[in-house]
Amino acid sequence: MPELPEVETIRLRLLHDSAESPSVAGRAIQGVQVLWEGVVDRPDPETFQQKLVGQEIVHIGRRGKFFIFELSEDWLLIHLRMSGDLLLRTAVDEPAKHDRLILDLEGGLRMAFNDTRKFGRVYLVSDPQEVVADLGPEPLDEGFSPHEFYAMLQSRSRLLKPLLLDQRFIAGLGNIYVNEALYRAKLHPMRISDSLSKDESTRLLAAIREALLQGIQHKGASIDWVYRGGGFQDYFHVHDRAGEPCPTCGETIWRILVGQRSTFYCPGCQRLPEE
DNA sequence: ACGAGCGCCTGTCGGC
DNA sequence: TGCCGACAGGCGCTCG
Repeated sequence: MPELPEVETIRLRLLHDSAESPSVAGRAIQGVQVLWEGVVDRPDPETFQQKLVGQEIVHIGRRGKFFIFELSEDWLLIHLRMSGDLLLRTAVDEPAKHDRLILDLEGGLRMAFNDTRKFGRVYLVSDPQEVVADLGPEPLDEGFSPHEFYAMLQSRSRLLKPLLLDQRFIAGLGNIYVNEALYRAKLHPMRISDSLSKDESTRLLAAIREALLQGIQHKGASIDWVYRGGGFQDYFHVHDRAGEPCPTCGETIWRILVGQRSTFYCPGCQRLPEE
């Protein structure tokens, strides 16, 4: 489940303390099962397992689409990529299909990294910057200003859609939220970044934040055959809605390919300026 | 500094 | 019914 709102939703769920779903924070890791070795990016799977056992989960943070588990000694970073999920189970459960990593925690709780497509990775490091140093700004960071965003857009000459998907430019956006943000900003996905006016740039940042916050509010999106509880898909304006009428102007929503990714937009609301 | 093409995986869906 | 291609919330690589 991979974009910022989905990662944030899972993070809050793992930290939230309730009767049916107790928090993982403050619990020691008592056992580690690497069910598919490819899931461990670093160090090697044996060292990963040995170093992890005995450490306590102090807190879970987030940077872009990465979970950042603060442990008593090291840092565990997790990226879900396309199909990953972090699930809480009880320790007596049998591993489920596509479970790649299982952490058995103090108190009979178990956290499973389930990932159908095997794209997801975990990293055990002494400094999170080893993994996330190149990420762009956090879009929801209040210190990230429209002025700064405008300067960033001006400094590049790229199509908006692939630029916003580039995690080194801005962190946390994926295909759904870029499609939704560009629609809300009324900007064509193939606009060139340094052609945006200051107003358009300010509108775009506001639209990015609006889409992300709506996503978080609805506990993420559940598209796909894997239902994960979120409801943002019911509030998509253009994503996955090719052929349907635009909620604003009634024109038919189009699907095109930009940078090899499905791109949904309204040809009425999101116009390219005349040549 | 760009975008295009492709690989990594498993699964679903629609067309024939 | 089966087969086959397109496609899926991501990202890293090479190439021109």
